[in-house]
Amino acid sequence: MVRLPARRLRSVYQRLYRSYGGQDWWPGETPFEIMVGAVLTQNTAWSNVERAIANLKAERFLDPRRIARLPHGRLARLIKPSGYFNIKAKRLRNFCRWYLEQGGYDELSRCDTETLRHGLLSVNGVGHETADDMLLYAFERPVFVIDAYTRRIFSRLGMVRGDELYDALRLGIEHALGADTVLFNEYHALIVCHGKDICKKVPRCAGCSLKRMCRAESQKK
DNA sequence: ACCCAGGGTCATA
DNA sequence: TATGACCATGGG
Repeated sequence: MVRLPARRLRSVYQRLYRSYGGQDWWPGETPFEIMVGAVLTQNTAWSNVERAIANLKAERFLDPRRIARLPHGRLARLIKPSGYFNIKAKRLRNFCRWYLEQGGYDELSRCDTETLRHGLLSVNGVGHETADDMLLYAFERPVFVIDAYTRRIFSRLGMVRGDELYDALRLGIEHALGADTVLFNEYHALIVCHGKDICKKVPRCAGCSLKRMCRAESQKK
């Protein structure tokens, strides 16, 4: 596990929150919609995922049973705007079948977080980040999601090397901050929504601080 | 004409 | 354990 400076992690969060405000995440009305979005957004811009979800909603297919029995071609066509539609159609159906086998949301909610993570990861097409997105935003478990921006930003700030294994980094951050679903929710949301912007303001050199990265944003207001 | 986005799997060494 | 190929759309 990686050791991280808890105080620094918190101050970075405070700066981000003061600069950008609450993000009110994840966009999605139900836990199931959130989980579908998590699969569809893999390496894909959210604007494209919105169209795919809108297509599913329009024909009332945003439902595990309906998706599970939908023919491949039909499902692929519906989610086409989100890209990788052939793979994602399979992944969505794999996930929905597993979800139904497990008895649905209420049944899954009874599992402890580790068991639930293990189950999610057993689905072909659900990897670390997707599973953790589901755990945090659909099941409201205190899980810190690691994405490419998280590595980039924390490594530029000199807190990590950036090439640590996924769980090593996740556990390091969770240990430093302490289990806190609301905090993890907001932290990851800020990083994802503004990661591009933040990276522009954080130079590649080591030892830089976050002051510069939020100055432009504060002055705008 | 590029580049990238809220990744994951599979084959290979 | 660690790389590389592959998947595919839409916006800048």
